[in-house]
Amino acid sequence: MTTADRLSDVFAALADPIRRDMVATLAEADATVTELAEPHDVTVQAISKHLKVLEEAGLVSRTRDAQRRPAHLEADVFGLLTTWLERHRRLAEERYRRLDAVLASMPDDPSSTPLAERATTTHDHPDDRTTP
Amino acid sequence: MTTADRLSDVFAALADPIRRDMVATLAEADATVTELAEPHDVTVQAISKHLKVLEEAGLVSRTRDAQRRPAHLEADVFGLLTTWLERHRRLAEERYRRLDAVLASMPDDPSSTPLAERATTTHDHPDDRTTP
DNA sequence: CGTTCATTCAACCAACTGGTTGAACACGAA
DNA sequence: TTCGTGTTCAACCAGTTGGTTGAATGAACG
Repeated sequence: MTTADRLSDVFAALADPIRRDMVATLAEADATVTELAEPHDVTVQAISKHLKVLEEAGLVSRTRDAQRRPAHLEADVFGLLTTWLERHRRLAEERYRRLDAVLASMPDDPSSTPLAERATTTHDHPDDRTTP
Repeated sequence: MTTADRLSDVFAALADPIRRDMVATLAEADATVTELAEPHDVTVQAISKHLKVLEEAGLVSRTRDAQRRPAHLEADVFGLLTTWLERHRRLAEERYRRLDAVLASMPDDPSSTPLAERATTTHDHPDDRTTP
């Protein structure tokens, strides 16, 4: 699976409030399906499905303890998110700095569009790679 | 709208590879719908819809320039994500440290379950608040 | 004016999601 | 073996999503 696909799965998994709540709970301690279900007024089966989504996104792993199957938060995946986030936050910041510079070095030239200036520039930006 | 809802919208918006790509492009420069559509082989209407999703998630704002409506990346929202991410990464780390401590101060006591130890502890954790 | 370009609206469709109920499976205990 | 508990599988349903085509709107330009 490509990094883009994994990112999609992780973001999608965290787009649901119940699932985010489950992650929050698991950040404090491993927990079973029934334990995770208790605070939410949906059936245990629904929680089981949610857990499967988290599992397939790589956010959670399962162990076995007799008939119980405790879930464990796989915190590594947060790194993936942080990387993506950092990259784009950084880009946006650089963009601001660049724009400020342009504005500063431009007294009043009417031939330059104020916003959306040269949008067709050098953006050959494939995105979603495992950091080049 | 509550913080949880906003988080859901942002995560959902970023769960789509095309939309992530659009964000990547916008991180470098503002761009119009047609410009954003060019690299992807879907119709301009589809991109317009994607842009609306990003807009409603607060990730993008629109300006007007004659018949064009350039999109601008609203980088502030990244802060919301970073906050959530940091909080849970931090929790997970603390959990590891705590667990290590427990394991260290426990020579070999058979009455303690190895993993999933006391899952029914103090987790009154409402989650998704605007940082208390 | 009519044309052309950029964008959006509207209706439609297939696929996916989040939920349900009911049945099945997997263990440990009696 | 039977019973109870925890978990999952299967089928189903309503609502959402991501895409399409076709028509409508908005603004510059001849």
